[in-house]
Amino acid sequence: MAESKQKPSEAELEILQELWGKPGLTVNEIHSEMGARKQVGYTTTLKQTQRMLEKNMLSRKKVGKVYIYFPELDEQSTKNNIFNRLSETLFKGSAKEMMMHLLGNQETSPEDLKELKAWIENQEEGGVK
Amino acid sequence: MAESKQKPSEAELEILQELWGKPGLTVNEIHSEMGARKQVGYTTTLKQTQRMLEKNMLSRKKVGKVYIYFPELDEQSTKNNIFNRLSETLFKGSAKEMMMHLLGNQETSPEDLKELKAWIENQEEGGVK
DNA sequence: TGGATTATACGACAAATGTCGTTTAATTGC
DNA sequence: GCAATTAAACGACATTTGTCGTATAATCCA
Repeated sequence: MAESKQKPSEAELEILQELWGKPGLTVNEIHSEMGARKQVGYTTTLKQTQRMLEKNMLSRKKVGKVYIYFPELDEQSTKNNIFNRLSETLFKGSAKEMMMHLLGNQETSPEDLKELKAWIENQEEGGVK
Repeated sequence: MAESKQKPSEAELEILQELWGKPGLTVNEIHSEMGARKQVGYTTTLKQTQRMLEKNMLSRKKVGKVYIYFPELDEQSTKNNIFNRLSETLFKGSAKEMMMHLLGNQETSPEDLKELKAWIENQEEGGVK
């Protein structure tokens, strides 16, 4: 699993997203699954997976007559990289400030806040160190 | 202030970041301020501001012999857009999940967690909604 | 007053991105 | 066997990005 400095583009992330959720999909499946949200031609998705293969963001295995794909980028670190870069660019590197922004955002409902608080509390007690 | 669907690129965000912090900088100042983190030629920064001007991401005013620039994209909504898109792409649209990821991230120190919890609590009581 | 300095304006480029259409190779049901 | 369907491979393009170098215009100063 490559942990490189690779910076997947938006379209690439969508594909990775599918594969992280269900490793071993065919291009067709990836395309369909995304179809709901993303609406592009099949060859477009195919081309993307092809490029990602070259960049080693994906790997594939031939099963019967088709190829099934696997993500070669680690989900956690990839996401972390993205947020780190973002916090760097938009919040002078302060993860906390970024968080505050997120929390103040309308997308976070009161229920979510409650759950998050619970999560933090849980984290604190269980938090060994 | 345009609130459009514009999606500033990374380099553009860096410039916006400077101008959100201090509206009315000259290209030279923007360039110097960024210089610390970003290391590119002056004309590169100049070109970026020029393009951003065309895209109406910035506006400028002539003061004496030089131009000073102002951000034309709202800071809050621009950041929100970015996160919304990200949560959409990487967390099936769940802001909460995105948050959890962030919180579980090594970038968030125990102190930050404590502060965040306090912030949430404060939010809850005052949260008239 | 003419050269040095400064702020801009322009135009170029290579690489990366997002999208497809067209071909070719297999596979499969009649 | 052969036409229809499915998967893959390629090659093209228009844009967008990130980076500069060069050319101009406006100032300043020795």
